[in-house]
Amino acid sequence: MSSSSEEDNIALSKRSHKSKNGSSTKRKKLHPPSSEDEDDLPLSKRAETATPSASPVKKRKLDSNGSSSKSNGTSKSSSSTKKRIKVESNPSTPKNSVKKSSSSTVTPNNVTKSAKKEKETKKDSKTKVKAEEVKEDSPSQSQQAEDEDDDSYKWWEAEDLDGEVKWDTLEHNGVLFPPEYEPLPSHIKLFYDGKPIDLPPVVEEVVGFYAAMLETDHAKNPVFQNNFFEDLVQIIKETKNEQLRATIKDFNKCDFSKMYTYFEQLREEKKSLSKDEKKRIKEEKEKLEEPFKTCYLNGRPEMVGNFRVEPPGLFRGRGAHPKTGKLKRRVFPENVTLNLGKNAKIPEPPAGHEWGEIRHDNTVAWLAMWKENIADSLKYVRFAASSSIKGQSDFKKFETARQLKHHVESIRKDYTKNLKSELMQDRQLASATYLIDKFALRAGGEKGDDEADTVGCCSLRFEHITLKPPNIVVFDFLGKDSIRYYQEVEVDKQVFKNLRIFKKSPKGPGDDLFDRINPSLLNKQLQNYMKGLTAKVFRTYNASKTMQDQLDLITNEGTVAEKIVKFNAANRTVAILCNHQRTVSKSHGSVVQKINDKLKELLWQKIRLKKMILQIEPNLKKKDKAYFEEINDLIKEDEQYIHEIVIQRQREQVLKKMARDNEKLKAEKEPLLTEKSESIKEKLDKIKELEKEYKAELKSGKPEVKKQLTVEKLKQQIETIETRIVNTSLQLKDKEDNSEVSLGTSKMNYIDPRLTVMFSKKYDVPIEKLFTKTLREKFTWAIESTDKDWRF
DNA sequence: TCTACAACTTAGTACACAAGTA
DNA sequence: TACTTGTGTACTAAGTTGTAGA
Repeated sequence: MSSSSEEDNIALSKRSHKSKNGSSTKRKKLHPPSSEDEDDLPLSKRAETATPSASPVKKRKLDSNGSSSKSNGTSKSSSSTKKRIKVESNPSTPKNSVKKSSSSTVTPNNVTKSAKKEKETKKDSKTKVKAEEVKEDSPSQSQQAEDEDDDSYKWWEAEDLDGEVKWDTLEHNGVLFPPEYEPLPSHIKLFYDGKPIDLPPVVEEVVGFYAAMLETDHAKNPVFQNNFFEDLVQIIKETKNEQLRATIKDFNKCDFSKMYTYFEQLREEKKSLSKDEKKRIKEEKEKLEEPFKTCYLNGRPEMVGNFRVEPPGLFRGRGAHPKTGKLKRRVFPENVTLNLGKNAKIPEPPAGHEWGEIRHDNTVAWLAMWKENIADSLKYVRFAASSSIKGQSDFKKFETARQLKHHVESIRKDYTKNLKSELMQDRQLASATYLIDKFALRAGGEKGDDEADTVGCCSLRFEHITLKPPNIVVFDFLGKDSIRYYQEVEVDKQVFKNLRIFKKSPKGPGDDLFDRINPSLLNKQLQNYMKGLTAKVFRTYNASKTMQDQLDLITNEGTVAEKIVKFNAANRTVAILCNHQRTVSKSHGSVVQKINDKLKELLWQKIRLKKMILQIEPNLKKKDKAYFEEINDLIKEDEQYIHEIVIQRQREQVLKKMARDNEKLKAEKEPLLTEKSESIKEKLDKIKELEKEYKAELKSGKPEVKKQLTVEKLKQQIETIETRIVNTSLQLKDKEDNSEVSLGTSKMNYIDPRLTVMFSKKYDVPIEKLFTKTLREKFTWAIESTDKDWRF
C-alpha cells in the first residue's frame, strides 16, 4: 500500500510512536502553548445586577473584558483557602476569607431583550467582594418564607447573582442517613459447606447484600463475586473473629439461598400489604424526610435533590468494571462535610455522632459531601433540578450552545483547513473536532486501569475504527456507561486520509488514534472561538439544532396524538444522534410476539367478515374486486394457528377467573370450584363448541353467518377492525423503533426546553403531553418565558 | 507540564406507581 | 376488580471540565 507524499511527510516527521509503557490507556501527550481567550460572548447578554449584595463581579469564565480566562487572585478557592471548620468539642467559626466575585446575570427575559441588540456590549463592573462583606444576617426561615410572595421565586424575571459566588445565605437541615442494620431472624442463616453459620451483624449485613441480589446478572458475574468475597473476607477480618475467619474461605462453599428466600418473602409481604397499611408507611416516611427536603437559599425555600445519604451495598459498576461487587461502606456523620451559610444554624448530627466538617463555601452549589470508598471520589448532596440555581445553570448551558451558531461556520471552515495542516497536532485537533461536530462524540478523557475500558473521541484507539476506502469509517467502541457505539459512516475524504495516517504503523491495537491531543487541548483551542465553548457544547448545539430542524418539518395538521407522534420522532432523531440507548426489556420479545399475534388475529377477523359478506351477496366479489382481494391472504396453517390462540386465550381466561374465585372461596372456607363444577363446565363446553365450529370452518373455508347479520353491519365491523389494525401496527412500529432508543436523556439534557415549549404553543399541544411533571418543574423558566415563535 | 482532584452534568437502571385491559 | 403493561422518578454511576499544585 502506498501513501501520498503528504502522508509520508507527516507520518515520518510528526507521527508519534507507541506509548512508552506499551499500555493502551496511559500515554504522554504533547500540549501546545496556551492561547489567550477572546471574548466572543456578546456582553449585551449579561445584565447588570441590581442590588449591592447581588452585584459582585465574576473574575473567571465569561469574563466581560475579553481578558484571559486563566484564574488570578480571585480564582476558585482551593481547599486551603476555602472556609472550613473542623467540628471539635467546641466548634468555633474563624473568619477565614473567601474570595467572592460575581457578575451580573443572564436571564431568559433579559436575554430576549438583549438578543435584539445582539451587538451591543456592556462592561461588567469588577468589584471584588469579600465573603465577610456578604450579608449573612439571614432572617429565620419561616420569617423569610412568609415575606415571600405567594408565587415561588422566578429567577428568570429577576436580576440575579452569577459567577463565582453562588449564594449569600444557605440554611438546611443536613442529610438523612439510612436506617441502621437490623439483624435477620435467628433462623435465617448463611450456609457454609452445608452448615449454618452464625454471623456478627456487620458481616451478616454484607452477606445479605449479596444474597438479596442472588438472581441478578450482577451476582452471576465472576468479577462481582470475586470483589464481593474479597471485601467480605476483609470485613470478617475486621471483626477479629478468628474462628469465622478460619471458616469462610471459599465463595463456592457459601449457600445464600436461605437468605435469598427470606428477602423474597419480605418483598412479597410488602407487596401484599393493604392499601391503608401502605399509605401509613408512606406517610411515616414522608414525615421523616420532610425536614431534609427543603433548604433556604438566600432566604428563599428551594428543594434539595438527593438529601438521602447513599446506603451501604455492593457497587454495581456498569460494563466490565474491575471494581464491580466491591463493598460500598456505610457513611457516618463523621464522614460528612456540611456546607452552610456562615450564620446558619448547624443541624444536629444523629445522636452520638459529630459531623466530619462544616464549611461555609459560597462558591459551590452543594449542601453536603462525603468521600466514597470505591473510587475515592466525592459524592455531593445538591439542589433539586427544579431549584433556581440549577435552572440558571441549565439556562446558561443552552445559551452557550445557542451562541455556537454564530461561530460554528468559522470553526468548521478552520478545521476543514487544518485537516491538511503540516503539524500533526493541528491535524489531529481538526480531525477530532470534525468527529465531535459531525457525530456528536464525547470528548473522551483518559481513564484509569481501575475503571471500565470505555472511550470517547480523544481516547479512541487503533482498534476502534475500521477504514473502508474510499471514505467509509466504521466506529465500534464502548462509550459512556459501556454503551456500544457502532456506526458505519461516510466522512470527508481528508478526514479519511488523516485517520489512515493516525493508524499507520508502528501503531497497532492498543495505541491511541489521537496521540498528540487530549480534551484539555481541544477545549483550549475551542475557547479561542468562543468563551465557554468546549467539546460538550457541540453535543448540546447539534442536538438542539437537529431538533429545531426536525420540528420545522412538522406541519400543523392532525390531532394532538398525531402531533405528539411527530414530536417524538424528532426527539428520536436527536436520541439516535447522541447514541442514547436503553436495554431492551426482558419481556420485549414476548410483547412484540403478542402484538404480532394480535395483528394476525385482526387480519383473520377482517377476512372472516369479508367471507361472510360474500356468503350473503356472492356477486359483490366481482363488483368490488379490490375490497375482496385479501380474502385468500391467510394460509390454512396461519388460520389454524390463530384458532388455537383464540381458543387457548378463552380457556385461560375461564381458568384464571376460577383460580381467583377459589382464592375467595378458600378464605371464606367454602368448597372450591373445579373444571367439573357446573358453572365452569358450561363455559368450557362453549369453548369446545367454538373449537368445533372453527374446525369446520377451516375445512369448508366458509364461516357461519348469523341470521341477524347484514352486509352493512359487517362492513361497519370491518371498518372498526381496520382502525384497530392501523393502531396496532403503529404500536408495533413504535415498540420496535423505541425498544433500544432512550428519548428521555436528550429531552432532559440536550434539547433546549424552549423548543419543546415553542412546539407546544405553536402546535396547540398541551405541555403536559410533552414534559412530565418533573420536567415541567425543571424547565419552568422555559415554559414561562418562551413564545410560539422562539427559535434555537 | 502533568496529575490529581473538585465540582459539576449526563446517563442508564431499578422500582414504584399509574394507566390500560380483560 | 385483578392483572398486565407502561411511565415516571429516584438513584447513583460515569462522564466532562477547570484548577491547584507538585
